[in-house]
Amino acid sequence: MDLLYRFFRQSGYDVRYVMNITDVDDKIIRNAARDGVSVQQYTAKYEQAFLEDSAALNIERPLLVRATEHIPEMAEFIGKLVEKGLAYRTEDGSYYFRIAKFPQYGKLSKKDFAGMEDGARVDVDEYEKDSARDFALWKAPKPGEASWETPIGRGRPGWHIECSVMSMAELGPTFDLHAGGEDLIFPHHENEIAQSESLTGQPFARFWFHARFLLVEGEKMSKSLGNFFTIRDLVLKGHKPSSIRWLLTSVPYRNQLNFTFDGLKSAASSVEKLRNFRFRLTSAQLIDGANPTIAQLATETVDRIKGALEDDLNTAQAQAAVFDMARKANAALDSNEVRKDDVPALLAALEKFDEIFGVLKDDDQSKIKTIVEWARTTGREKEASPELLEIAGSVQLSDNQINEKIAEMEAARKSRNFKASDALRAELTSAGIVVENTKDGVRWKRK
RNA sequence: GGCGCGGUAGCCAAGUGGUAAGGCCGAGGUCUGCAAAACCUCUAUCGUGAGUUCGAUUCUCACCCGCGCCUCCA
Repeated sequence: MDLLYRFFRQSGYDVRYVMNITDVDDKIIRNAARDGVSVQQYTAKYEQAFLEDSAALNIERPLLVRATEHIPEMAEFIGKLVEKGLAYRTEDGSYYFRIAKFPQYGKLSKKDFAGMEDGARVDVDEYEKDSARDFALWKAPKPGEASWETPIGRGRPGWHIECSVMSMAELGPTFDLHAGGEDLIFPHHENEIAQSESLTGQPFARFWFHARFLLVEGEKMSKSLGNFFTIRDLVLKGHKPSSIRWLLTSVPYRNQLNFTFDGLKSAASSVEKLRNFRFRLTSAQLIDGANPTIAQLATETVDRIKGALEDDLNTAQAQAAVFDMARKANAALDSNEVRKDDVPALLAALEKFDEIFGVLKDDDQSKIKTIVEWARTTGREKEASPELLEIAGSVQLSDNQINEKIAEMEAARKSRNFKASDALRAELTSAGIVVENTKDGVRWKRK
């Protein structure tokens, strides 16, 4: 979704990007009670972790809205539904949406409920609902659990109501695009549509964007299988945030991505290749002038990337376009066909690509440091891989110090004192610095 | 059982009615004091069977395998 957002913005749209945070539900209430903290304290911790992981992945921050900050509007919304006869109150003070009043129910998930008998599988009596499919808008308070006092009574919101209320508050009764995971299509989004459209009489979201779930090592991700990882888990294992981001974005959103550790390594190499290319462009010593073939390559690539993303956000093809450019341009650099004036166009094409994919500029170091710091404060430092600690700790060398070392190394190489130069190279390597000797001279980068 | 998605080289993964992008890994080569980077070459009868078609990986049907949803878990 971050890519979609970035792509819309790059295409010239003024995007208002809102993300709902569910900070109250049965599970949260239960767990908060278990931990002896308030709902707010409990959710704040997870929201913080979520935002940190998002930041590590270079995900741009949307406008965040929280369910608990919109309780009065929810009550108002439910009140209106009741007035219109679209919802009803049960004896215990809960409110339910009357699905029978929304004939189009099931249109998003393409489910046909016409032939389904109430009570066939679900116990209708359990919650005094009129129909088994009616869903909760508002739940009556239970002793000792968090609840809010509102005009429709005391209680707490059901799951679906928050999304309708918040999106309408921020975006109006009809908005352009609603995104989410494929698992939310039914019932969550279906219910959002039902309660929203039956109230306003207007379309809720014009388009829906559902991303498929990923597989981890070919299996469904789950805690019980032991293949459930957070971003910080992966980083602690030694994977760069950019590798994770690359892997996640390398498969178009409609397809099921198989997230594997081999894949992460592969992604790291891919990113590295593009970073090397960018580095080479910025440091190459070139002859003045321009080569129309190269200029055309840059233009073609920009067009291909745009075309791929416009085609249902085909990220795989956009990436292929950039690799094609890198390969051709690298070959041209090898054969001295690139001129000085060609470089800006090539860099601009890369830049445009990276505005969407967001993996090239950052060297991951600051993000890794943040996570290592976090691990230190939470006692998880021992989980960190040695390479990681090295990266996190490798900032002691300043650019000047590095340049001095390299100058020394070059002097040693000139006098063919290879033992000395190798020692210096090893020293820099262990500090996370890679030194390359090219025909254009020496250059270095942080690994 | 119902609805939906997918099975493409060692791995990941696009795509098209006219014999298949890209990446990773591997092998060989060029360059190089070493290393790194880069480039070149090599590796796929597109799950199985049948049908439609001049021609199918691409359309249809059947089958096998994997995945998701069908539950007040968000």
